[in-house]
Amino acid sequence: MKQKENAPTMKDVAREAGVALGTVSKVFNSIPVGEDYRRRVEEAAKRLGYQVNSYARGLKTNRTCSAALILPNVTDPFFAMLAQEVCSALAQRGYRTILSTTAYDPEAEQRCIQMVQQNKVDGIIGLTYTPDLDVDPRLPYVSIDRYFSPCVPCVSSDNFGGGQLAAEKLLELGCTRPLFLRIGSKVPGESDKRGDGFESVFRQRQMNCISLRLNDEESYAPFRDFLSSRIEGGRLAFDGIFCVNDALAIQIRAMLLELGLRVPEDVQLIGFDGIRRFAQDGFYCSTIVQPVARLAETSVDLLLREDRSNLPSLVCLPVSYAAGGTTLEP
Amino acid sequence: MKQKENAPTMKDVAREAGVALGTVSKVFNSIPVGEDYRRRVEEAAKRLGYQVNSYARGLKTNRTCSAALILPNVTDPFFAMLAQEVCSALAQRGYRTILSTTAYDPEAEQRCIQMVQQNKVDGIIGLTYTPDLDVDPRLPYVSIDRYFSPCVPCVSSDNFGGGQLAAEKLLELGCTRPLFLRIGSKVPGESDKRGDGFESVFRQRQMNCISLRLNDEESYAPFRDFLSSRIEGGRLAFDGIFCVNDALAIQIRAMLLELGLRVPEDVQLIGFDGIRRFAQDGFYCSTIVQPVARLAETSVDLLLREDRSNLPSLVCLPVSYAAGGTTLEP
DNA sequence: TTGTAAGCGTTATCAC
DNA sequence: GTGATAACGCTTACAA
Repeated sequence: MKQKENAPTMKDVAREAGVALGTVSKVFNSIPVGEDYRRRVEEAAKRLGYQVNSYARGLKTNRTCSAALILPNVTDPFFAMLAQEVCSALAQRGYRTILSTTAYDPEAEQRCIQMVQQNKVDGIIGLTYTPDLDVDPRLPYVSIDRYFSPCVPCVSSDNFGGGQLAAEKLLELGCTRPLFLRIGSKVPGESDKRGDGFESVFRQRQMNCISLRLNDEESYAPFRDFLSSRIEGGRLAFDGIFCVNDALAIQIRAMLLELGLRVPEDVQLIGFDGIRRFAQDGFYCSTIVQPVARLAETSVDLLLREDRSNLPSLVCLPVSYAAGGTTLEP
Repeated sequence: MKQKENAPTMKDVAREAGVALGTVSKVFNSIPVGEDYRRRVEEAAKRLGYQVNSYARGLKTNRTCSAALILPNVTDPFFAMLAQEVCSALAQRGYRTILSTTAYDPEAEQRCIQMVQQNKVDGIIGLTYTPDLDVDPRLPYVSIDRYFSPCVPCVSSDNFGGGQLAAEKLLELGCTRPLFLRIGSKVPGESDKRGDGFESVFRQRQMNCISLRLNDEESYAPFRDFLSSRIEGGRLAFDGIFCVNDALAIQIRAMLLELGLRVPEDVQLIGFDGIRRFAQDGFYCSTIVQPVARLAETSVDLLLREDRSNLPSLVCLPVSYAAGGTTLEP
């Protein structure tokens, strides 16, 4: 229980090197020190296998070089990519990642924040579904995909632009009877703009665009009912479907096939996210790809920014389109 | 230097509650204290929004309530599941998870360990590919899927048993011409036993079993060459293939289809791991399912065990078979 | 330049 | 039971 196999401390190093404690500290903080001393300290440290205790250091400096990442889970491919990239981006800056998963549970989300604040991290990057999260304003917080307030920076993909892009692509590919499908949390989030962007393109062209938006629904059944009710003479009322994310697009494709419709010949399908099975694989479906690495880097950038007086409240990053077999590419 | 913005400390709480510092500490450590005092302290703490600083506590107690998890990445579905479960298991015990990803780079792996030791975590759970990792023997370490030495507990699935199970299943399903396919690191690991178990079943029955094992190969091309060279008159020399993991099984299936062979009609295929696209989805292929949650729980158990004098050096957890469309189920 | 000493927020050991 | 007080390992004025 008690790991009293005392690890060497700075004091030990100082004694071993025959210098003062402060000198050792200076060496480990890259503060100029006599070349002779430096070598002696470094050698002594290596001999003893000394490592600075960053908690003791943090206690003194109020910086712990660690940040928390809060996600619903890490198994959904998009969250997995995000975790991966955030973790790398933080590591690149010499920061550790404390990972917390919440399973979409507001209580767990709040508990995470609590826990993490207690742990005196230097900041939090959170992708959460609680609208009124109680987070210490002294602690840097960056939100992904959910806007809280002007003083909490939110990083997201250009969801609106992505929706537009999907619409333009479908138009380009010859679709004239569009449909937007959405399922997800009823808590408003940036991703709601995907449908808005999609619809705006058709509205602008005075084309009709149908939408079906489901909140906190357990199953995809309503989509099936809706779709099958819109089939007449073996022909679907829509020829281009935009799904709020790839997970839904995959389900819808399977559903359409079951209903006797061919994808992409009868209906073209575009998802959102850009998930893959393995990093080297192709996409599951034609999709609007989120720039996950840039999302992560931007979040980390904002989180670790020294000057916190002038932070943007919302940063949108450009998305791109990728064909993935559910559209009729020329 | 002295930020007045600083979070309240025990001293503040003590002053606010009109008690001594030590009393406050006792309250927060569930050490018996007068009911009257306890209430006063708790109220004062709530009023001030006080949270114990666990780094300061850790400095004193040598326990930080956090453990490190080292994985190659968190995007491969199996690693993602593992990360998820380890993170939950640790959280359940009141431990934080520090996540480090290494991209299979031995240097990164060593760097992680270094970093993490510096951070004075209470232990490390690692799935690594460096045979001679240099880890402080004072720090509890649990290895997943790789055996290091008797004093470093290793947790893995019953890989040998899983291989046997795959063989028995294929036999049961009528296969008589088995093949084992493997690709991966040349560093020996527990997962090597999958093929051994598979082969042992056929050896015991004095049946022939062919194996193709690739080390650190970049591409799957050698498999394609091998397979196409074993087709005669449109018929493959094998009717049951066991792949070392699902990722490979998925590739092999695609390859077989391209070669004009039907799965499972002409060739049956079993993978290993039990990965899915989303938690609610089915498996990609028929597979030997690893008990990921139990793997995680066992690792955490072993890591946090108080009495470290009598730890097992290898724990194998039972796997199970699941049909996933690449076998001809009765 | 180098050494010294005063904390950082907690816990733990004592007298009381 | 309560309340000073000494660590814990480190940084950082400040003194030498």
